[in-house]
Amino acid sequence: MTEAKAGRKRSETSRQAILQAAFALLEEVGFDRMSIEGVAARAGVGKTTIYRWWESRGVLAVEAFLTTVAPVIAFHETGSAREDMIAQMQALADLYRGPTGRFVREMIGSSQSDPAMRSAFHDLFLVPRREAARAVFRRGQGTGEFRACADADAAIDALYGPIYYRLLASDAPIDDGEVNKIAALVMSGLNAPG
Amino acid sequence: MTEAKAGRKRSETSRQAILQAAFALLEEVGFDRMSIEGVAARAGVGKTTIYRWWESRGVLAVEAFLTTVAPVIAFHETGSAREDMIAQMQALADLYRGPTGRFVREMIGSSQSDPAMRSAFHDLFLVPRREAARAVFRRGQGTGEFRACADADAAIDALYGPIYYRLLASDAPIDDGEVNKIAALVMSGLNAPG
Amino acid sequence: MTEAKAGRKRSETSRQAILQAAFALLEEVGFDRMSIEGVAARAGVGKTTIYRWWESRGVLAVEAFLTTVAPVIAFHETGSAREDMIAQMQALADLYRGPTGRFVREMIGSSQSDPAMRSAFHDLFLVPRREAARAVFRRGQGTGEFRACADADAAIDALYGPIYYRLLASDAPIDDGEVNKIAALVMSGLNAPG
Amino acid sequence: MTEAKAGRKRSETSRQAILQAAFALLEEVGFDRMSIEGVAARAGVGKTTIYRWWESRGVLAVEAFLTTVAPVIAFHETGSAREDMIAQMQALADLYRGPTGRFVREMIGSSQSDPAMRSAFHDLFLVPRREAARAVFRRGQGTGEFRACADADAAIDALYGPIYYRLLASDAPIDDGEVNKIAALVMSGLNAPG
DNA sequence: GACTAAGCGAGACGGTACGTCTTGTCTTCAC
DNA sequence: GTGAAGACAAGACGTACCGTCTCGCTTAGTC
Repeated sequence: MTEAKAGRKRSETSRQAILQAAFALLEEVGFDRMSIEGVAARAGVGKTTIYRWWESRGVLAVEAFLTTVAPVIAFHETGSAREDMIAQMQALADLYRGPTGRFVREMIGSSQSDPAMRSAFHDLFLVPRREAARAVFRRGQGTGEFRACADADAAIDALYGPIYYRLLASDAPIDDGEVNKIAALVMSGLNAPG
Repeated sequence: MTEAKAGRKRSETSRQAILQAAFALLEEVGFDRMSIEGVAARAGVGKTTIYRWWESRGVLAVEAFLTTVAPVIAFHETGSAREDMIAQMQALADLYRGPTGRFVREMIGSSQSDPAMRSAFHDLFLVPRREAARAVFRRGQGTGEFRACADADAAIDALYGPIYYRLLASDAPIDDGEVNKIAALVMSGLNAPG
Repeated sequence: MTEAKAGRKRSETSRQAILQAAFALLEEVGFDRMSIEGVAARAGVGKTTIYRWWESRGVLAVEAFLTTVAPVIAFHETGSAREDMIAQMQALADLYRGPTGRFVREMIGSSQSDPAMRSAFHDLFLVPRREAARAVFRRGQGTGEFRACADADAAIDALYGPIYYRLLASDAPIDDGEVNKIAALVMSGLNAPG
Repeated sequence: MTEAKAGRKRSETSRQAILQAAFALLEEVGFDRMSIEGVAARAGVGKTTIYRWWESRGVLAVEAFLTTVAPVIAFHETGSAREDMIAQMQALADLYRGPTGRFVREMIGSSQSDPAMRSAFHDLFLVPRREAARAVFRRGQGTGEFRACADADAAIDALYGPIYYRLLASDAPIDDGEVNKIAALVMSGLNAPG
């Protein structure tokens, strides 16, 4: 009601052009060399328009990434929470072995010096996935597949943390076998006692 | 035999001045704003000297970090491998809650766009620590504290991965309680069967 | 019609600051050590602004020189073209014995490796002066003081060439006596016969 | 007699290699971009050796130029001093229309900011030529072809100055016709009176 | 024949400046 | 009052040379 509204409206065309240009550069040269200058030139847009609407280069990149790489990981319920969880881990590892892995690495990497980017990536990308994982985990606790007393966050971190560690810092592979090993190991600690 | 030997020798004085200046900037302004220009000026050194001896800004930063923050985590053997391992995790988490945490975050973060930096950090910082962890783990397997059939890398990743994940991507804390929860969870899957 | 007109206008303030800084450096350290970096710093201006508007360091120097050392050599008509011409030569020689001489030497000297600078100095400094000389010469031909058939350019070069030669290459002086000798010599070949 | 003489002698091989490399660069990239570093590299010589024996880059260039472009202009005596003089001017103009012209332009040009270079070029290149011209002129005065009272330096400057002026500063040509015009003009003022 | 002294190549060093790129801001005109 | 265009101050980039300074080797004399 009380919003002032004089003047020209934000241009949807420009918004889209910017996001597409940003994603294109993200793909072609990586986040590190994706400059605002470059995005503006490629989108046929003034730099001001970018500065006006995005808090930082990093936030723009996150948004461009999310817009284009639709973050949907479809989820199959098989009845077994344990198996759903492993399937989800495999799907994630698989995704990260492809081009998305590079984006995620760059996003998390560059986030370390851009708090706004870190929040954006965390809230918009990581949290939803974690929620999905948490839901499966809770279901498993409900069905008795997982100990009721287990800490969901600790469990999820123990399962997923290694994937991110390998993505970001280690040269160890993240193939199906490795994921299985980790899952088996941790889940044997999560089993409801005999 | 055929070693080249002509020409002036590398200046140890300059080397040290550069590493110290780099570390000082790392502390004061962070890796992101640690410029080679700045290091050179502060060290009283020509930029060429830096470019001559370090492959990239990132590698310089890693070396500066390692030189100054002596990477020794003293290790106490208490008899129980399980308890030694938890103590090591606690020590690491504690270290990462302090200023070193910021360095490590920045190192891993910036590594994502600098492969040489990534190798340097991995080989010189992460690997030695992992070796120490692996040694304890093997000892535990020897004593029967941990299942003999467990995969050491999977186990270590399940224990340490969460710490790095929280450091880099999550807003969850890494306090003693959390570390304990993860350790307990994973180790209950590692226990030699009754 | 199709003139582009978007964007910020060129800053007159910066333009002036640059020219003044350039001239100051020209005076203080000479063209050879007048760096673009130095001009920018002194003018409180980004280097880009200089590169945007001046083709080369040399062209900037020429413009700075011309802007500051107003190129007006007032001309007195005494009735005798011959005497006006000699007066003009004396005035030029006198000017070149002072600080301006150093500028002109440096301009012509550095022009040899900067074609744009050469054109600029030629067109903006030398040509106007030559035009003035040519005008006097023609007047002298009109009044019968100089042979009608004489080639103006050859005559002017014979009169002025020696001054530049001495300025640039010789250690012979360019004082009133010498100028008079040259003028007398050449003009005796220019006299209208009988 | 009293010179100390222990130690190794100056290497003639290096001296020649340096002069040849310098001349080669002079030809290929011009004086402006002939660096001492480049000469040393091309000659397979340490920079120190160059700095030890040559006062400046400019002096080296002059010496390289003189060593290679043998400065001999053979002189024909035809009996007529006047004609010999014109022939000499034509020969010089002709020479300056070729590659030597570029060298001479660059030498005189760069001399403006290197007094040692200026002296070297003046003494070793210009003076000998001027002496030759002076000799012809004096002969002409002896034979009565030129006025006995004429000032040799003024006359020579009036004749040659224009050639250098055109070489260095003007866009007027220096062809046979132009040289003839100047010669005719000046010499008509030098004629012994009827 | 050993000693001493320079000359020499190589190449590291502290610097200065280069010309380019990007940052985030500011200004102008068009819509 | 948004948006494209683009100028602006700032400052880092990585490179090229500068002139100086070790190095260890070679080449002469001089003792």
